[in-house]
Amino acid sequence: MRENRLQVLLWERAKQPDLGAWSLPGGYLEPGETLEESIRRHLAAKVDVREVAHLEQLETLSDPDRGAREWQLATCYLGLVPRDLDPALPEDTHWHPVDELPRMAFDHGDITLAGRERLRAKLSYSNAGFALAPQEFTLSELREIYVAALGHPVSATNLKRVLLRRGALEPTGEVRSHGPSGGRPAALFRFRSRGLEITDPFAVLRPPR
Amino acid sequence: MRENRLQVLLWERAKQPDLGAWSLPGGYLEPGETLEESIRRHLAAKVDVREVAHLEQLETLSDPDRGAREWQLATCYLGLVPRDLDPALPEDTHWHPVDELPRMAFDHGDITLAGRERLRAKLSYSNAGFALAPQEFTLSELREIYVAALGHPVSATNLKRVLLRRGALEPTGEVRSHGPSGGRPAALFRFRSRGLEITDPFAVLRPPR
DNA sequence: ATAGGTTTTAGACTATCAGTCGTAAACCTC
DNA sequence: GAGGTTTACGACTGATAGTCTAAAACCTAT
Repeated sequence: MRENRLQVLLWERAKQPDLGAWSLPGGYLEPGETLEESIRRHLAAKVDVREVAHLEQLETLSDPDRGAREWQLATCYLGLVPRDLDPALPEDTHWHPVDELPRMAFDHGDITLAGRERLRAKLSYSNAGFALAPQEFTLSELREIYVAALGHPVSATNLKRVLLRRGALEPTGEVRSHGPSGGRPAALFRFRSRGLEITDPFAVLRPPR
Repeated sequence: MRENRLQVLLWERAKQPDLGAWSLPGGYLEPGETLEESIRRHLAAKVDVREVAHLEQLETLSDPDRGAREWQLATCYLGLVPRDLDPALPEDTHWHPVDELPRMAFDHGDITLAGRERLRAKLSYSNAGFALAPQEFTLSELREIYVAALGHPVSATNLKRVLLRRGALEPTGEVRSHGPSGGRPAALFRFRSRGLEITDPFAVLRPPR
């Protein structure tokens, strides 16, 4: 979440092929490391993103025609960076709104959309919001995050009720006033857990009591 | 579904390491093929399973210690074979109940359980049942399949109501009597589609009308 | 200080859907 | 035809999501 929109971190290619197109961060797997270790290493080295709140594997692509020979196999990961973190970025790296992508290198546009879809799904049946939201937040702020990520209106009443019943959210007891223009101060909340927890995967045909 | 239980196809290793342990079917990726083409080729060649109703990627494992050097990377797939298909199997290959696994080779036990979990989740928010059920079936038969796959009781009333409302099921108009012991003949149903369709991924916080 | 505007919060009401149960329907065997 | 078995149907209840209204708590301007 940057500037109240869902954004993805991209870097601009300085070499052929696809010079000038924008690319997802990543790199090669080194001997002796796992895929997750590898993507964390590349993120830290290339774009200084060391604090990824959530990282999960998306899919392994294997089309022989998807690029150069050594790129046939690529395992994609979805990583989420909370809204209040602002990692230092090199010159060629920027955040881009997911629904206004620039010219993307190779199949990275498709991969980005796949990541967005995974995020949408996870938000609905897990506490994945913790990985986008700051430590503490008002319900209105959380609602803005869900609206941006889901792409449709979200009722603040329902959001609060659902997340509270799930036990995903808890009030901090504090309130926060907003500068000029007034309004009742909003209660602050935090996510009870900062690890991914599936809350209701089997909404239908759940086991009887 | 075999003998009214959820079973997985395994073959017995005839070589070290893990001689005598049971292993998931699979093999190496050849140059120029995709992962899905590869797993279909290996299934057809090794265990004569040519009719997989549904095949989806599970996860790519990458632990450097998960086996021999050339096995560090393995992409796992979940394949579902309908209950009425009975592929010819070679000597060393058998179906095994998923909740009574034999001694498994390497990490194949964990992979099997991961596949089972994925199946459980998919059954609840998609029409994945079509890949386990025969072409036509009674509601009782379908209920047996769901019970075996989900591992908990399922109400036939709710199953029918939910799948009909989703539009996943349709009555064939036929009925089928069961041999001796009587009982009202059961109406036959079929799945309206034989391709995977996500039916209700965003059960919560769905867009308002 | 008070009035008016703004934002958040809480509760009531309604609609939808899942879980349970009882009863009728349709078949079998004796 | 009686009794047993399985399936089908509908009513009832409970839980949850969507909507709406009013009150609470703050700001600014007069």
